[in-house]
Amino acid sequence: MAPSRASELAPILEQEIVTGTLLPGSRLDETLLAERFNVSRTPIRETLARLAAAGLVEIRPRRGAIVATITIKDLMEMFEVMANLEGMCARLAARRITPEEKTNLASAQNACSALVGTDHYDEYYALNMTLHELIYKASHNQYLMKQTMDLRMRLSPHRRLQVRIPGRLASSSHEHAELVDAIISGNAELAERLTREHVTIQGERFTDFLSTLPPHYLQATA
Amino acid sequence: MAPSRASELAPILEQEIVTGTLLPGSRLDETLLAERFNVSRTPIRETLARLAAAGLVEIRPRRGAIVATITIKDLMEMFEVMANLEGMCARLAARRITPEEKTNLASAQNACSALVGTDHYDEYYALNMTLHELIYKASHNQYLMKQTMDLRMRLSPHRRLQVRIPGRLASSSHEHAELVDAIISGNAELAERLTREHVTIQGERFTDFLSTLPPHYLQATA
DNA sequence: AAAGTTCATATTGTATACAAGAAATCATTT
DNA sequence: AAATGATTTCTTGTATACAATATGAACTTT
Repeated sequence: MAPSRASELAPILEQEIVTGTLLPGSRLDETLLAERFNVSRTPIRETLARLAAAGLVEIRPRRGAIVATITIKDLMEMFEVMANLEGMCARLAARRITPEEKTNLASAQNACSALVGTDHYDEYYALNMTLHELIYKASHNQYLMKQTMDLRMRLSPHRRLQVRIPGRLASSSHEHAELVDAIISGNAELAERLTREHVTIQGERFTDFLSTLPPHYLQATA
Repeated sequence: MAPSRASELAPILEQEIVTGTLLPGSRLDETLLAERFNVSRTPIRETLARLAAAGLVEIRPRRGAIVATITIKDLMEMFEVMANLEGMCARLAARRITPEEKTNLASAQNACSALVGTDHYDEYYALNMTLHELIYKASHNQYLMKQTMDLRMRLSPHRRLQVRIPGRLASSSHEHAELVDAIISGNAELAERLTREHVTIQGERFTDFLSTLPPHYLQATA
């Protein structure tokens, strides 16, 4: 296809937002971006509109665009949905996974667990991502896969808020092992339950509590 | 806020796509749209970009925009996710619904069942929608609610394809009654399971559904 | 000196002009 | 007459110019 400049720019900005190079709340000046990419403001505006629709950018009428900010409440809600989507992936994967996919999943799991006890956190994170994506794929529902990965992307700018709990890596790996077993053995209900528990932060009860709080308790995160 | 023309136009086109005034595959000529709304092509392009990001419009590089077409595979996958999202709404609603919301839900259910046996199909459809939205709201997860309603909107251009099976209205109403009971009595697991079964198109209904599809749904994935 | 108002500046939103690529038409050839 | 190729026309993609609104600074007023 003939790639327009706007469609080339979107992934670049998206990446910078997702990786945290551009922090939530940063102003996205159209003129500056236009100069930086050596294009006019027109494709920049199209790009920003796309990112806004994806939820990564916030466009305030007549007041310019900023990297999307989020409240704690939003974040909790999105994690809750994330747990459910990943749970659905796991459940469907348990029922639909092919023999070849089983092999790939098992080896990804082995590679992951081999890193437990080491200090290769970044590598573990990457492998962890691969493992999860293999599960998404094994659901054999491309729409579901896309939605799940989109939400993951949208959450990623805020992941640094997550606490690094000591020993979390080891227990996470153990949970993965259980989950992979459940999927490979075709236990759909168990796979779903394990995933929900695995992804959910501090238990759903905490979200229950938050959801009952008046809005003004939870203002925007810087 | 000071509404830009583009942000005014998006809902209009969205509505026409959702209601089927603009059918899937229809070309969306920028110049024609610009003349129709008495604006230049610039805001039209922004509008189309937004709708494309929402999945309602398909922009083919250098070849213009059309109302999004969908394959049967896409449709099945989206319905599968829809069943899961609504199931999640029901589960959370069962745990978080307030007394006031219980009252509203019960009366909506009564209004709905009162129409069974009559020929007020459109009215039933509207009330049915209200009932479902009340459940979404009772989940007390606004992000989930938005995602669910977005997907519903995206599916709606294709909803008229659904079969009008004789007696379906009555059995649908019975399922609603069970579901509402489950939510009001706080049975989260049951509410989720009932909803999944309610939304999922399965068995003979699915075959009926397939048989009504126009040929263009059967094309290979674009 | 502080607060409010007014004016200047900068940035967004829209229109128009121009460039590049795709589709359609017409002519030419077999 | 059919098919292929070139030319023309139309549509999209980008740039630039202009209009409208918000932000910030300076000045006046109390």
